[in-house]
Amino acid sequence: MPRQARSKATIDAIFDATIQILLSYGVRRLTTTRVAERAGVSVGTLYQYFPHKEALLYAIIEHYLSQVAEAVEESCNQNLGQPLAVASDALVSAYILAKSKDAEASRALYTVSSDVDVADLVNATFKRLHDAGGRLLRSCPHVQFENVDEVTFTLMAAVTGATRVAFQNDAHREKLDDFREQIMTMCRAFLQNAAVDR
Amino acid sequence: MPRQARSKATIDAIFDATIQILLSYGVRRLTTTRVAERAGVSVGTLYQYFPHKEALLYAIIEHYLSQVAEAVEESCNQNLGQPLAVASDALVSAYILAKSKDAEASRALYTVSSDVDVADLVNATFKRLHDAGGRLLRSCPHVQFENVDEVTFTLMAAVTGATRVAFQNDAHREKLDDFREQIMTMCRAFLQNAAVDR
Amino acid sequence: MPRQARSKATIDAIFDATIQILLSYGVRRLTTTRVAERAGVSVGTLYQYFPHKEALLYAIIEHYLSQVAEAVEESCNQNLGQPLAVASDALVSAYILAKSKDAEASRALYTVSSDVDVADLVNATFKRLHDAGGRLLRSCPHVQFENVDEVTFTLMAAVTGATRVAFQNDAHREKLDDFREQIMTMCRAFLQNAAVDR
Amino acid sequence: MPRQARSKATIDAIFDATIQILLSYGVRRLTTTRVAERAGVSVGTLYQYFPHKEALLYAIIEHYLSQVAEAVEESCNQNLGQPLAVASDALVSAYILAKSKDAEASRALYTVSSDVDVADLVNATFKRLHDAGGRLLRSCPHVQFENVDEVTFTLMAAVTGATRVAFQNDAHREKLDDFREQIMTMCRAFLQNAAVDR
DNA sequence: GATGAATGAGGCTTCATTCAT
DNA sequence: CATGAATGAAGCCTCATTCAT
Repeated sequence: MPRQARSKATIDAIFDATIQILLSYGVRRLTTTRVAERAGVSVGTLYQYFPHKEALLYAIIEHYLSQVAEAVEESCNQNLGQPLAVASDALVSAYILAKSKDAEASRALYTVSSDVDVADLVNATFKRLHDAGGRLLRSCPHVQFENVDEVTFTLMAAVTGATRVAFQNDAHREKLDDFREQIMTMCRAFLQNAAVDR
Repeated sequence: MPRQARSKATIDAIFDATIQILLSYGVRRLTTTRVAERAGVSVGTLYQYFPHKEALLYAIIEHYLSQVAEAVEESCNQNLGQPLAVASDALVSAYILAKSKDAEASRALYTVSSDVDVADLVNATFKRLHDAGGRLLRSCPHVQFENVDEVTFTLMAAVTGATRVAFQNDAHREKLDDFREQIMTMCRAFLQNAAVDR
Repeated sequence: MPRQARSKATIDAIFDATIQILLSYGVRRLTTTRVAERAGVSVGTLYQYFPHKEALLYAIIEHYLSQVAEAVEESCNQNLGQPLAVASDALVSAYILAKSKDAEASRALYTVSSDVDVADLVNATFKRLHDAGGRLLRSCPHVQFENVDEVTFTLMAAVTGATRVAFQNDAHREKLDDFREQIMTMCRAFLQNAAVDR
Repeated sequence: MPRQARSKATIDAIFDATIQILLSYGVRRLTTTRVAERAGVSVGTLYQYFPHKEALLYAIIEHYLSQVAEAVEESCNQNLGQPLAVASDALVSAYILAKSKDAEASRALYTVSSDVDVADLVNATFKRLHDAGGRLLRSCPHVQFENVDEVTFTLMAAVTGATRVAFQNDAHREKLDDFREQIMTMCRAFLQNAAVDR
């Protein structure tokens, strides 16, 4: 097994272990020793890959956030020039799909996000989504928005925020499909309402 | 200074200190000693009011959340029977206003709200909002919704979630008024779209 | 109620409370606050009677130990000149009776005796018993002992030590009467064996 | 130094430190930090071997008590079938010898033994002694006892209780040899008196 | 490189004691 | 005198991090 691949495998194992422990023990009990143990490596090894605990947490959040950002960006790019309704649906859909792909991880990471100092990372990722969404909206034919930035911000805030609520709400964890439909409706309605013909 | 008042003052000081420390140090550095110190009391005193750190966090979150929930409930009750658009605006407005009243505290408490220990409280409060919102929607004349619960959930998730994003987003903290307008628009659009005449 | 009597009543209440708490919570949870509360007085009042917690514990142990010592001394004095067997029985009987009088307190105090610095008190009390016993043995007609001190020491050590074991042994707490008979037999046999005619 | 041996050495050091602190500071001042310090390890290390303070105390008491119990059991087994006097002497002798082997430790541990947390252990050990003694007495030729259990209990209570008193009594610590002789005499006398021919 | 025992700073909590009311 | 809220030293324990093997 080549070095690179082994590294990757170890890091994946560590990430997985982290998520699992987060889910079953909670942030408070997330210790480096426990993570290492669950990942099947020694603490020493863990520290070879991540200089601090915080670095591990940062890395794992970055990993998941960037996956989501990429998915959304890609979807946005592929739907440039589409009619507003289509674009809107694509955007919302891509986001929720990306989050749902590893729903457990998403749930788990929401609980850490306030513990580590990832505000910057979150803000940066949000900006990526915001930018991608803005480009998409601007590309829609026949329509334009009075102040795209505000609209885009609100759109993305609603999608990401509502999704968080849905994931963290015990009662709704099962109804994600319904939720997606609703949010799509909401965004479509919002955008159509905010748009003016051009 | 009569006993009751002194108690109240002490608890307020502790709450304030907690918020401040949350804002300047973060959850990870929120220690009972630090809170007591900042509040100008001894740790012992803190522990006379709250049996453990968790109880303090619970109490403070409960305090702020219930204020918000009350404000929203009241607004909902006062707008029962109003046209959909009015009702929607009242609901959204009440929520964001309540949150903005003590914006710093809101920002601070978002960082604690993902804590396992208060998850139930957060869920319970969300339920209060959900119920109040549901009653309001059901009371609107001339309209009805195919599945009110889904609609209400999505509405509240979007409002609360988006507000969280707005509060936590460094870039947007100043533009809360614009944000409120936008969210109001969004919710109105969503509800009108989801409603069917009756 | 005259001052003296009120004092006495308070101190009694405090002693009782201490014993009860010892019995139901254990030494570790014996706090001055709890004692005061159970005794129906404030901590401040408790501290008016006893300068430290240790003073309280010392006083209560002293109280019970001296009761026992007095009872034994009195019994010894009243049996001076009696035949060995009678004297022996009287001694043993007096000790166990005194301990049994407030069996709960005895049990409770055994658990504190190593916590407070009462070694001197215990030694001193043991000396009182030892002396009283020695005088009694020396007074017995027709017999004498080669080295009375050794004999007396062993006698008293056996009686007091065995009684402690009996009180602390969960299984035997009910059978104290049988135990007393047995110990009486043992002591009689020992003394008769150790005695030489004169 | 192989791992096992180092572990053993560490545990021994911790045990020794505990005994020493017990002797020089008393139970009340026995803190985990102090033990670790005296043992030349860090608190963390102490907690790697013992999950809490209670576990340490339990372990150390268990260690010493089981040594004593084993010694007594062995002596009892080796003297099965011996005449009463021989059996009695062997039993008493074995117990006191075992206690004397590490007299300091014995003295120290008496101060812990009334702790609630180890009460069960003490009772259980007493039962081992009781059982071994009972078997021994039953095996003696030509004699039997009306109720062996009562006799055995009293015998063991007297031996263990009196030994405790002797160890804890400042004045007698030097005269253990005399004490042993006396206790042997006492037990022999008791048993011969309690026995009936068969 | 990998390991995991050892470290010790620092967090939470208790409780003896004081002192203003 | 009595009260009991306030104090803060000190105890227990955890866990991120290091480093000898």
